[in-house]
Amino acid sequence: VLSREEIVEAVLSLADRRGVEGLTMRAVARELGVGTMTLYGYFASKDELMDATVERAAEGVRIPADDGPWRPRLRALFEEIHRSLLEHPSGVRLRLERPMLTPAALRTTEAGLSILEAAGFSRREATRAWRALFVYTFGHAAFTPARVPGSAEREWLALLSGLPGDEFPALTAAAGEAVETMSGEASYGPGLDWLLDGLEALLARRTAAAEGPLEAG
Amino acid sequence: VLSREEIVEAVLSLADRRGVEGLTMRAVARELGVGTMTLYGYFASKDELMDATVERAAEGVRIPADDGPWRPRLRALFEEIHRSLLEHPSGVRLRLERPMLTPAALRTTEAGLSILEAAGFSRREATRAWRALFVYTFGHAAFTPARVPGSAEREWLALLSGLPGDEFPALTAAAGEAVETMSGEASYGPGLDWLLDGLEALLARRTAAAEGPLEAG
DNA sequence: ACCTGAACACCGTTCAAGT
DNA sequence: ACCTGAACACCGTTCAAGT
Repeated sequence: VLSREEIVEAVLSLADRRGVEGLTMRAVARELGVGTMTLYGYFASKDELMDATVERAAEGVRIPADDGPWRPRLRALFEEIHRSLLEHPSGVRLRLERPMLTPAALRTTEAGLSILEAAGFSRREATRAWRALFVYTFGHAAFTPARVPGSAEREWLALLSGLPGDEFPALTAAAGEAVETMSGEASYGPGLDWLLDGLEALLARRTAAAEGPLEAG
Repeated sequence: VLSREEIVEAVLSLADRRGVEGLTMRAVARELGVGTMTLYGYFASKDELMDATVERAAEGVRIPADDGPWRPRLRALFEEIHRSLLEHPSGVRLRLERPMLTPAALRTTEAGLSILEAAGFSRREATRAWRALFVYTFGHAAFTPARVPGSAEREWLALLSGLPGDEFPALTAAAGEAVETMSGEASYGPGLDWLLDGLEALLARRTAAAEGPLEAG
């Protein structure tokens, strides 16, 4: 009557409702109405169950169609990864330090590398570009405070505005914008575009050098 | 005979040697040769002790001198933050989701915002730029696998090279570069430069518009 | 004032036992 | 074959008691 799928689904639902701290084997079992030890008949350990859950969430990332210029394609791919991370915020925590080298997670890597190499980046440049975009996107999700109904934001604003103005002139003046940027999701796009600007400039430099090698020397 | 300083020092040393998983109140007390409950005479909770430790580590970030052009200054500041995060890798984990709004941590924010505003960015642009650079830098540290003596890397290489080539053509071809980029520290610099490229382009666009408004229209 | 062992309510997991 | 309660070795922290 029970299955790995069903257990993973329960973990996802529990994670979205209660966050990653509430993710205990006892809580998952209670959610399903079974004994705690039943779970160990389907997964060897909690780590294995969490990996399966992250893998399940990674399957929800839709790979954009492979036509059109590289920049909007890459942008769409990362906006989609970003959206998927917002959908299951706890998932980010489960991917820290240990790389997820599973098919669903690697689908996005394959898509990204293929876009970058088709655009003309070398293999080394493509992997570094992927890494930069990945780290920025996952870092943004990991370092965005958990959903709070605004009371925390008022606290931060009070704290920042209340700093000694002679020691923190820029920060006290920008307190409002800082809190907004820290907690809002509007802050993802700009950084993504700046990274893409840098990649585009790298490509433009190489194209210019290839077309006019004498000028490049 | 004991002090908050001494306890924090013990946590830092324990974290560097054993990682963040080994950071238990019992282990910290054993390290100091005192009873576990003694620690609660100096810190109200484990969270408070961990915050104090992160604050202590943040004090180790040296703010670069405030002269010279904005880009190398900002670059030096983030290279220094990056270095400090490598020095105490566990610290990154302790800063997840909960922002550290303490004097030592905010010193770096103040320095960054002041560089950006002096360069000519608006307050909103400056906070977004700071956020992007912060998220990239901390994300890089958080998503770099813990120090492993190379055996893990060989495992990853085998795993990536062994993927089905028809489904993962770009990834299997770039397996070597991917593993290198994933585990090496050489991957921090390029992303930082791409972000700075984007910021520089933004500034250049505005300067051009201000100097020749007719051409910008 | 400063320190601390025992105890409580948790946790992941092993083991032996149920059907 | 599938499920599970009891028990073990942990955790952070409360409490009452030591000096």
